[in-house]
Amino acid sequence: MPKSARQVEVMFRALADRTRLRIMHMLGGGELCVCDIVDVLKVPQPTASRHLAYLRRAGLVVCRKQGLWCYYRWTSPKTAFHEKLLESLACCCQDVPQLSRDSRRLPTCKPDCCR
Amino acid sequence: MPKSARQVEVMFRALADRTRLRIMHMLGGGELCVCDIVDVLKVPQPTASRHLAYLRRAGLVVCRKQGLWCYYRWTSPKTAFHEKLLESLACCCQDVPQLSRDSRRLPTCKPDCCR
DNA sequence: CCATTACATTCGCATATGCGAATATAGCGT
DNA sequence: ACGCTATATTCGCATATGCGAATGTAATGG
Repeated sequence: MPKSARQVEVMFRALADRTRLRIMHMLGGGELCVCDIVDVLKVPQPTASRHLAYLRRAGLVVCRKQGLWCYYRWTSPKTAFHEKLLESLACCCQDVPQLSRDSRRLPTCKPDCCR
Repeated sequence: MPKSARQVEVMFRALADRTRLRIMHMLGGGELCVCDIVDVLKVPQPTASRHLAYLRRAGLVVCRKQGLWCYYRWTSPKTAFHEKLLESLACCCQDVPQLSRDSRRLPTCKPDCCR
């Protein structure tokens, strides 16, 4: 079975957790460093790092080290599936109020965020 | 937290399993009875029923009893998220060859299925 | 070199999940 | 009533997963 086949399952599984869903939704507005994520989620830093590692292994995010900080952002999708998945993420905040609240606490939050 | 919030996680989790992903993809072509699903997946009937129950609880499928048979089909989406999720499902067969193979074994398979 | 800051990983434990096997239910035909 | 077929549920077990706590690493500044 091809690697991309496993990838579909892994991506769905990665989004099947509240904390990771929140992180992914936050990153929809642009890249963020781990400490921003920790501040908004109000979870222990190791917890955030663990979930970020999970998302990294799933191929959903990449990170860019700059000095002491590590900036995470969405991986740019290479498959139609990945692209649709990100689109579905953008709709989530209509159903999960917590996601909109997270976004509004972000420095990168724009007025049109979450409609 | 609203019921719909939980629903997002539950739907992602429901698709994070190979067997359930295969069932959902098969149902994309129209309703099927459990025995059709068992035949194509080549898994024990209780396994198929268990995963169908999981998909039912997640709100992704509904069933219609007709005599001895039980026909399953996609729940018609009531949220934008649900709709996008189904669209992402339709793309999966490009990445997971097994999904296309499943579809071709179906009585409901159309020539344009999976492109 | 040492302290601090930002982040990552490991460990132990509780819970969730998937599976095979066995059993139960439910609707037909005779 | 009886048996057959289609489907559902339960049980026991192995594995996966999430979490908090502790520890490790890496880059920067003094």
